[in-house]
Amino acid sequence: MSKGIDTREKIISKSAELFNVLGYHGCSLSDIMKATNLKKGGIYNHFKNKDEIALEAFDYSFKRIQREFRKRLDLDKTPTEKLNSIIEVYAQLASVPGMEGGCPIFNTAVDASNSHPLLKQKANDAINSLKKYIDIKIKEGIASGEFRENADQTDIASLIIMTLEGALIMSRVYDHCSIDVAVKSLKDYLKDRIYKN
Amino acid sequence: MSKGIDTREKIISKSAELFNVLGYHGCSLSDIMKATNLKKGGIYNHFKNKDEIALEAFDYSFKRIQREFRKRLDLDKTPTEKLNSIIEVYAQLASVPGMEGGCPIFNTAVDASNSHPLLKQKANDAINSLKKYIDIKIKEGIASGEFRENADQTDIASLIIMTLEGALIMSRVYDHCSIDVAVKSLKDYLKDRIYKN
DNA sequence: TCAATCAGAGACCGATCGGTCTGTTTTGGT
DNA sequence: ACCAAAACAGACCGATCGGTCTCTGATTGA
Repeated sequence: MSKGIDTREKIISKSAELFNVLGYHGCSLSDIMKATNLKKGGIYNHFKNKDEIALEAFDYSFKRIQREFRKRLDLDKTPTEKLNSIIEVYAQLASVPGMEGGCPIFNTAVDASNSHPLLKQKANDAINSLKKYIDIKIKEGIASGEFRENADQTDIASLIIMTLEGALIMSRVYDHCSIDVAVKSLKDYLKDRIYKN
Repeated sequence: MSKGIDTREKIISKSAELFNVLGYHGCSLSDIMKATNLKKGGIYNHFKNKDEIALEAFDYSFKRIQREFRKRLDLDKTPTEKLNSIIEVYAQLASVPGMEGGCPIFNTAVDASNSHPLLKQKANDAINSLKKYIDIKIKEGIASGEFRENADQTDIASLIIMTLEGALIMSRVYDHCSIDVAVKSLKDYLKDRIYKN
């Protein structure tokens, strides 16, 4: 009974990796077959089509991202530490095993937004979820008195996401250490505009 | 003699549009055939393969971007105005006719960086060129005494690029006005750290 | 105007795509 | 140890992929 579950999970995790590197259209079933050491029958015994694999692979990847954030932020005590950790986890996303292609959310946004409405919707939801997650941390900081009550506080989460995502994609092709620039800039931004002291 | 040239340019411009929306792997020759109202023979009379089309389409798109910048910045007089224009042209890239997919450079970076070394190289070069372009404007501002001489001035160009690119991609799937957030943040950044008064 | 050249249509090609189905092997509960 | 059920292999399918080639119709310079 458990053999099938293991195989299914292997297909999802390996596919998630492939989709993130090659893109939805760039990753074929034979790519997945090679990566999983399975033949067609072994794959389609668990999934009804490629779409289903891609959708589940996205969910898998997004859950991994969420786990990375939670794992790190659970060690933090203050909102300041948590906000700092968000930036650093983000910055090292591409170093997480199996996420070599960068952030699956934005990769999916580019790759499938105009050809795959379900994936686009999932990417949208994921960004929204991430934004709310960061928003909550900021609100906690305000409630605890650590952060200033700023007018544009609703934009901070968006800014963090887009800056780091931009940097992650830039580093896919550009040799220089874009991520460090993004991290430094965001930390300065928070220091100047969010933290009280 | 000129008929062929017109056709060739039509193939490139239409393909550039398609590649930018669908991605390299998501755009097939039959897509190009439909968009150009040509059959295979009409296409392959001008190009030896799909790769050649994609490479020329990238060059075409990048030149369009450069033209957008120059067109706007030629109207400006001071470095402050120019830096401001860079941000605004960037922010409205996806509104330029034929660039509905967002910035071709970063789209290409995501789409082809792991499967198409030549396109990856072109994307790298384009980012570098863009960065140098912005660097020059900053240096001009410093020379003219308008900008402060900051230690991290080399990172400003990178920051502008990655922030706006991140916002552009985010707006591909995310409903909210990400671009405005990026623009506002960058303008604040420049006001705080670059402009003298 | 007419021939030489160029542009384009479209049949054709092998490879590969995603997907189905049947038959064989493996597995796990009894 | 046995057997039903689950897991998997792999042949097979039509569609489409990128690409070639031949032949015709259009263009153009002399």
